Amino acid sequence: MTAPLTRAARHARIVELIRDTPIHSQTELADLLAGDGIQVTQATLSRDLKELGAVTARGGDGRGVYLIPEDGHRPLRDAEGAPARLVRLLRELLNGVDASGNIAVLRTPPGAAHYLASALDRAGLSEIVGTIAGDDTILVVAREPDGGAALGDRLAAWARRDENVEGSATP
Amino acid sequence: MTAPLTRAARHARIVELIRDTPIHSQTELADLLAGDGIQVTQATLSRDLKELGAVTARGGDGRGVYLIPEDGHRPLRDAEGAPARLVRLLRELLNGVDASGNIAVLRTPPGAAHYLASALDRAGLSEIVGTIAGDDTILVVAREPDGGAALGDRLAAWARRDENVEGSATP
DNA sequence: ACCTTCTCTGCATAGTCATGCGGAGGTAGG
DNA sequence: CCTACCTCCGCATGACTATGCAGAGAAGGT
Repeated sequence: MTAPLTRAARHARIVELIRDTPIHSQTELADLLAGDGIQVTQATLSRDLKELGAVTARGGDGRGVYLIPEDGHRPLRDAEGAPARLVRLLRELLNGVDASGNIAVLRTPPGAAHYLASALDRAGLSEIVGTIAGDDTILVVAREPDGGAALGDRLAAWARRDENVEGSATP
Repeated sequence: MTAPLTRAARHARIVELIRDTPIHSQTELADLLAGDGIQVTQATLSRDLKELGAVTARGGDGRGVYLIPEDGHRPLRDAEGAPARLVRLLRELLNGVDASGNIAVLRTPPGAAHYLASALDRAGLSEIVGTIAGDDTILVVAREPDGGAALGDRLAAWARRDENVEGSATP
């Protein structure tokens, strides 16, 4: 970190501002930050907002409003499941994979965790005992005591390829 | 409605596509629709997405992904309340007001209802017994049996002016 | 101390989205 | 039938956002 204090402080301030004030553009946000003595360009804010997982809601006033998802907010809900669809979703929403013991930890864009977790549940994979989704993190419980890493790898592999859609649940 | 069938069908198809496939741009969506025999321009899709209340999530893959909030999804949660903040939020998020009996019905941009409702709850207005928020609609229960309209008018007035921040709860 | 490597940021620009304007088509009233 | 009015849409353009590139500064290894 080049500017440990500045950067963290800026992010905190951005979150605060977005919560307290409806922000419509990154330029507007830059102006507000400048009022706090924090001088950054729009390009940096674009990166900051991506990192913070800001969401743009299209409102009635015309322009979008930035919002920051916080805890268990899923902007989407599932309807029906299909393994092909799961692969598509994995390819787009799976940001990272880690594992420990029988747990695979999946990272998603903020707010998309429930969405992906729901797709995982409905895919009916026998290796998956269950899932718990936060905002941008999914804990996937594998059936085998040591199966977290393997499961994570498998999902990551699906996320990489655009074929190889196995029928659901082949133990 | 000039094209009652076409337009409604297009909207339905758009929602379907956004749920099943991660869409990154309106142009991409236009291509997919074209595959279904629906030919529209990006401009029309911009209007459609606004109307459908689509939300853009900034993900890890770089570009944003369109999502459509469905039922009780609030992209934000409240932290602390201040009446000045309530007024700001009303100004930006209050799309419309209606009333019936002791109920005031507020309309917000899709997905913002819980956000605004939470702010209303925390504002501690004595006239408000409670709120129930859906996706883009808030039912505010007024204390008086006939107070819905008055409450709605008051909130609408706050949404229009940028001052007049009364201290919380002045019965 | 120097070099390597990493993260972070600004600049400039490509990519994407929103919107004023005008036209097409439909409906209601005269 | 004709006119007035409405909604919807495409076109063109302005507004906004994302990103490749390069430079600055810090951390760690030799």
